[in-house]
Amino acid sequence: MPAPSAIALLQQTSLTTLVLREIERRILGGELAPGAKLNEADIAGELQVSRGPVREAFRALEQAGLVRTEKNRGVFVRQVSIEEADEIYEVRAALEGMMGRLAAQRIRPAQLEKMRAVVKKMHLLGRSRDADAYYPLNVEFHELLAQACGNATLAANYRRVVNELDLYRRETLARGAEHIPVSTRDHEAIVNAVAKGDARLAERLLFEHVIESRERLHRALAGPARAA
Amino acid sequence: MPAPSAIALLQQTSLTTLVLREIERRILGGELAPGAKLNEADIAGELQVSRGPVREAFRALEQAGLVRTEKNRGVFVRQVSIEEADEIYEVRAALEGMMGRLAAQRIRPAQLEKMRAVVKKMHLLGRSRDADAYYPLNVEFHELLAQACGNATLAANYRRVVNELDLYRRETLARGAEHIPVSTRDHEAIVNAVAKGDARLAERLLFEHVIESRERLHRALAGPARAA
DNA sequence: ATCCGGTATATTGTTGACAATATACGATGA
DNA sequence: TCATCGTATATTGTCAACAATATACCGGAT
Repeated sequence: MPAPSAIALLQQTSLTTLVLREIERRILGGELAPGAKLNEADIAGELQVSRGPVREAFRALEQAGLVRTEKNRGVFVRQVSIEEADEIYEVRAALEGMMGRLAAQRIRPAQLEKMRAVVKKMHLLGRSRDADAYYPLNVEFHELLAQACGNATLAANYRRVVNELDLYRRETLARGAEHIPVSTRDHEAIVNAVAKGDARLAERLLFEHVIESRERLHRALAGPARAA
Repeated sequence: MPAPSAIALLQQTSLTTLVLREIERRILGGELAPGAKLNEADIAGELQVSRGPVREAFRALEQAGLVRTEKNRGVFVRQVSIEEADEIYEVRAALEGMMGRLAAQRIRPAQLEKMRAVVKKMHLLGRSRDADAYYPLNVEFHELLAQACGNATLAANYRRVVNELDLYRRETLARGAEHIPVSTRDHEAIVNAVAKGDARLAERLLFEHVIESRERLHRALAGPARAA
């Protein structure tokens, strides 16, 4: 007898959802680079489904901002221009500022502990400038904040926006630009503000944190290419 | 020879898009009430297309937050609970605060004029408390702000969120709750802040304006039903 | 009368085939 | 050699049929 969760899975999961999750995974995992073409028949064959579910998944991914569709030409992994990235950063700043404001009011002790643990790990990385090790910690930090804000809708909006920015990040990396880890001080200050319950401060710090991220990216692009 | 715009339309418009727009129109126009079931075959027959494009449109509408899908049971116009509405209002407050901040820095004279004209029309309605006449003006006011902020991504996010709130509004109206027009003073203060280029003030006013909207709605629901 | 089980029907999920469009290739001419 | 046109191929857009699931109905038993 299958576990109850398996039953629920079968009741709720359609092939479309499965295909959707798989393509999403490939895009966010970097398996599919921005600009890459998604061939209906290929994907259908690979996942052993017909083209119908694949096409339905495409429409969902399009709304999610992960792919772009050109009629009679196909769908492509979305390429985020620097101008779009700038706009998205402003949206993210607004959302994440709000997340900070709410988290300061609503965060639970266990969640606060997790955030502190992540900041501590960042500390341990020290000045090594190891961007590859730093990046996932940074993602986790902000994800914890999303959970702590106590607003699932806000968190969902945040995640979508971050995914779009990830597409941009991936492209700039592909073009050879280095991404500099944020100073750990930023995150410490944010955690402290949230811990104190200082909503206004947490909001301001996160807002500025995001805007600074944008400017760091600009400088990285304007500067020299990656020092191989 | 057809106009160039007609060519572009045919090149870009698929049946899926057409169906998508039509269903969207019916939902936002109130033709399809929250909770209503969308029958694939019926819609396909009505629009003279097969079920394929209809299903694709459904997936897009789902991501847009306008419908909910239950596997093997169908898709329904989304019903936004009061708890969800509260969450969405917080997202809207963050986005619209940002819109105000940016509009104060970037609005163009012609856009400012349009906003002033709308506020003037609101004034003319006076204390008539005619919610039906007031509502579209209110929508236009905020839409103009979305255009004036100079960030198309932010504006698009705002519109999606507002659409979701519209579903909630429609349901409460259906349940007999009255919606009270916002004081025109709010909008005047906002326009003045934007006109002055006072980004901080515009942001704060809009943020509070949205949060107050939420609380007005709460009071309206807690209070007596519509005086028929 | 009500509850239970089984069957019939309606609706969704999925598939494969056909039509339309765009792309790639090669032939033809200057 | 290069450009251009036409054809062949690949790919997407659309459709109709089939399978699977859920719902509604009805008969029988308690």
